[in-house]
Amino acid sequence: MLRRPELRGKPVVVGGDGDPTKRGVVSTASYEARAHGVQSGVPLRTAAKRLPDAVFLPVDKPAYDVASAEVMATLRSFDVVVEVLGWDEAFVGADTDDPESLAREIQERVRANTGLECSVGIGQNKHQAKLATGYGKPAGIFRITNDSWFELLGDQPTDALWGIGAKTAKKLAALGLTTVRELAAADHDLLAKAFGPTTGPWLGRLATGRGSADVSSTPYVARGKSRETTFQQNLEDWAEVTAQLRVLAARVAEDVAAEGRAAVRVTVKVRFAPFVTSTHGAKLAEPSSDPAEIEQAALAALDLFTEHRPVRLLGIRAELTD
DNA sequence: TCTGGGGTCCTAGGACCC
DNA sequence: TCTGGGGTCCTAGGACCC
Repeated sequence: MLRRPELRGKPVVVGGDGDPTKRGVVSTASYEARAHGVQSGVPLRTAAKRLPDAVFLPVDKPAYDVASAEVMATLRSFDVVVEVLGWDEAFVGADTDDPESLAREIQERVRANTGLECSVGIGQNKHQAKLATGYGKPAGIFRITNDSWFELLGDQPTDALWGIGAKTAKKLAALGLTTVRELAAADHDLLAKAFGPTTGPWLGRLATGRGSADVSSTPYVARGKSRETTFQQNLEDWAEVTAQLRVLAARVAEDVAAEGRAAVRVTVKVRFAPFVTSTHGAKLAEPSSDPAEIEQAALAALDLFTEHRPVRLLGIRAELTD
C-alpha cells in the first residue's frame, strides 16, 4: 500500500510469485480480500476463483526485511527492551503506569518513521499482550490484565490461546475441555497423560492467563537453516530429484557459511504426491560448512527414502552447532 | 486447477550403557 | 528360568507460529 497507494481500498492478495495460476498460498491479503474468504494460507488458485478481479502481487522479501528493520529500530529508540518475534511483531518490555500513552507514542513514531500502522496489545505478561494485539487490530490499542482475562477469554474456544491450534483443540474437546475457563480448571495430571509431562501442564497454565513477562533483547541465533521448494510439476524421475537436491544443498551450504556456523546434521524432507510428507536425516562426520560435506550428507539422507514415487516438494534443513 | 517457505519446540520409541 | 531400573542419545514425526 505504501508503494502502490492506488491499491488502497481494493482487494489485494500477496503470495508466491504473484501468479495465482501456480502452486502457492496467500501470504497476506488486504481486509477487502479477507472479507471474501481470501486470507493467509488459502491456495492462490482458490483465491483466484473467489476473487478473480483482485490484484495479485508477489512476495517481496527484501522489501519486508528493510521495512521490518526500520520498525524494529523505531521500537528500540524508546527506553524499552525489544524482543523481535518475526517480520511484523515484537514484544516491547516496559514498566509504566500509563501503558496506553506509551502505545500511542509508539504508533505515532512508527508511522512517522515508516508510514506503517501497527496494533499495540498491552498485558501483564507476554501472552496477554500477544492476544491483546489481536483485539486491537487494525491499528488500535487494547489492554488485557489479570483481572480482565477470564471476562475476555473465559468463554472463548481453547484455540484462541497462543500455542493451541486445531489439533490440540480437538484433542482437548475429546477430554471435555472446550473453553479457556474449562482448560484453566483442568487437572494437570490428566493433561500430562494426554499431552506429555511438559506440554500438558503448560497448556493448563496457558489458559489461566498467567505467564512470563520476561522480554529479552538477546540477539536471535538460528538453530537451523533450511530451504525447500514445491515444484510446479511433480518430479517423476528420481535422477531429477537427486539433481534438485544438489541445488538445494548448495543453497543451504551458502546460508550456513553466511552465518559463520557449521552444520552437524542434515535432514531431507520429501513431500510425495498427492501430499504425504516424510523426513530422513544424516549426521556429518564432523561439524562442517563445506558445501561438499553438506551435499554428501543430504544425498545419504535421500538414500534412506526407499520409495521413489512422484515428488511434489523437496527440502533440506541443516542443524547448526550450538 | 488444492494444500508455500522458514522457523521452533516437544514427544515417543529404539539403541545402548551401566 | 524369562526378563530390572535408570539414564542418555538419536531419529522421525507432530504441532504450532509468522
